[in-house]
Amino acid sequence: MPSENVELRKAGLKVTLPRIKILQMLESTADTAEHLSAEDVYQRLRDSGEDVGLATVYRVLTQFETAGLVVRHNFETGHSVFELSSDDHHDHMVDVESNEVLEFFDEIIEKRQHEIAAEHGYEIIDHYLVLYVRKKD
Amino acid sequence: MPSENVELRKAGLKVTLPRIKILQMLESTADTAEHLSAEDVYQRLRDSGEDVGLATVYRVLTQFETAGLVVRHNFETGHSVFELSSDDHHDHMVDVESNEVLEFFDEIIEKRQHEIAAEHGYEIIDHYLVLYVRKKD
DNA sequence: TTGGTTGCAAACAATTTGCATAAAT
DNA sequence: ATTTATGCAAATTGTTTGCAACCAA
Repeated sequence: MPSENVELRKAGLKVTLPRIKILQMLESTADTAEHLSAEDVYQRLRDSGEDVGLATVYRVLTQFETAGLVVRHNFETGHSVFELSSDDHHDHMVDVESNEVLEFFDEIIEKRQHEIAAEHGYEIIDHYLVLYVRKKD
Repeated sequence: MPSENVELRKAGLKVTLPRIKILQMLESTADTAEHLSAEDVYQRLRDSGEDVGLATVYRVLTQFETAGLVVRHNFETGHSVFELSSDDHHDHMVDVESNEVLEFFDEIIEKRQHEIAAEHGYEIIDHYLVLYVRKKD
């Protein structure tokens, strides 16, 4: 039995074709750091012959988010994008011209964040860093 | 003549009542780290007896953004929030228990961000960093 | 006067929801 | 058989636009 099914069961969701397909779609882009919108997922599924509704894609992605399976980002693009949640943390760089999303991780920044919080008597629970960038000419 | 009028003139915008009121509204919240949505601005203006349209608020805020008077953020919730642009940049630290917002600025992080972008062939247009924190005990 | 500006209503885009049908357990 | 999920269409939310009336220069 494919591992997707286990993930779904653990999340308390019935194992249905749309959910499996959507999960696979996200997994297939996990390595390329490609961030898909609901519309993207919908189009790609239809292109590969699946008969799903856009509403279902939205519903399922939201359920996945609630279950902690995916993370939803609301970058400055006007629509949400989704990525499979992974345990290794990273930040994002958004190319405002192409809407491409790159991931990065920087020790120095991570360390400074903790130092800054500590200086104010706080500890960091979570953080969110996005760089909006443009190709240098 | 109030200074708002000069700002508007410089931006090539006629000095009208809605524009003055909206600008004042933003100025009144400039010291607190409060970010207002278009709807917020609209409601507050109506509450203080002004007869403006929501569409006007959107239009004026967009004009202010184009003129560089305000900055529009599209984070978290899916609706935009606006703040007067100030020349001194800062990031935010949110106390998740009290919901308090602190502002901070860190040279080291700023510098690293530019280096990271440059390493990938990009230049930074904007960035967004929020630390979610809790009081250390 | 006259061209920019407004408020309203209608148009839009992204996302959500109601409901009758269909599929999973 | 029962419960949950689906697809569709209609509803909602946040935002933009067309237009006739209006106001600052």
